[in-house]
Amino acid sequence: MYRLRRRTDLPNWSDLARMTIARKAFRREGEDIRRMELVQATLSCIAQLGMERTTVREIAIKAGVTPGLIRHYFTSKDELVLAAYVYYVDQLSEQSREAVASTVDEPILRLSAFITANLSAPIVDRTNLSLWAGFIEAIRFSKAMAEVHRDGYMDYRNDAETLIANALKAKGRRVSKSHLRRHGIALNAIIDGL
Amino acid sequence: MYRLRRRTDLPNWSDLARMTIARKAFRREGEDIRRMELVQATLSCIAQLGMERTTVREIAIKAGVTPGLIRHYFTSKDELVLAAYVYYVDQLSEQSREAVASTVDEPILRLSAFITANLSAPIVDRTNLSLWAGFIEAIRFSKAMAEVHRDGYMDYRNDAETLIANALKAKGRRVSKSHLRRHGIALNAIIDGL
DNA sequence: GCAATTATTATTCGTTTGTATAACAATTCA
DNA sequence: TGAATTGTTATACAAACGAATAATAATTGC
Repeated sequence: MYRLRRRTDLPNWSDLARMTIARKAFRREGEDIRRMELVQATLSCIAQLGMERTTVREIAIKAGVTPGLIRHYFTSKDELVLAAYVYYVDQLSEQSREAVASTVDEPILRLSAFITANLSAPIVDRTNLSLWAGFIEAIRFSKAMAEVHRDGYMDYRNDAETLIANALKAKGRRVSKSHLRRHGIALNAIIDGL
Repeated sequence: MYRLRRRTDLPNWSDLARMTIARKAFRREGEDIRRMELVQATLSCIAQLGMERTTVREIAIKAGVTPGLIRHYFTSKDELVLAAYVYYVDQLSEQSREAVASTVDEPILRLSAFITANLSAPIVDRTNLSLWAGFIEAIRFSKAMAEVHRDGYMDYRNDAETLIANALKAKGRRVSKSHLRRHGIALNAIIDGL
């Protein structure tokens, strides 16, 4: 609780000048922690409410802070949404690579693990599908987001191509680079479709 | 041009009371035509600007009318967007069926025509992809739009299943209903992915 | 333990949004 | 031809939005 002090805030009735008004309690966090909290609150909002209803105020509520704080860490809402998208893409590719890395070192099993991981939880679940739906339109209208998307897609395809190449090699088959590229694109298309 | 008359609008200076202000010229259209114009302007906006920036005012500009008119034909913006989505879905399925119907009556060629049509223009082009991206999130938050989407998807899958069944029959192969259903779903997934 | 710094809350601002209402004008019908 | 109807424009409005600024309090460094 704190006492009203500012002159401009004083109501006309002098009695009210003594009124106390609750001020939000808060904890002070390190910069990295706060930024991460805000990013995750943003993702949570987009997944739950959709991009259109993801407002600065809503994100602040979800993060347990006041809207003004967001501007202290991000110069605009667009920048926050971009940071959230970067985090989302990184998380997906990290999970995909983890799934492969935690599989025994055998080319075909690894390719299989890659495909399975990209078709099941946690990569494909309600939340991530909602996020995908929320972001997909924004990518069209933001150069920065389109770039992040493109980079993520290329990394993804490269991973797929490497795994396919190793699997084919293990089977004793040789394959040209252009074939590999086509296989990578096809695999991605099928996984995306499902 | 018309003369200012309303008292509340009169500026303080009496001279201005004689000022003439341009009033937008307009043509009177039949109800069906206007509704269609508004629906198409809405689709045009969503494709060009995305769902988020598709405002009542922007739609009105695109349709060459004033925002108020929209409320004369649709009780809310949501209703207009829903009508636009219905039109969009109908158009897609109509084009798909046309492509099949205009092919010689041979089961395998027809299935082939169906697949080709759903992977190339005019069903798959920039505009329709943009519309798809714009609508996909709205479907999650509108019961009515989700229903339209579900119905459209079921019609689409039924068409696919019928074509697949005929193609298999022509090859002299029998197939169970559940297999057919699975084939229909798989075909849809692959087409969507590509 | 006090002054400076800055993370955080509180408040304000100008704009845009969807919608409601009022004014106007083209058409219809007697 | 003129009064009623209604399609259309013009205006108004309250709420919500992103952003900016002001006030406050926790932390830091001396």
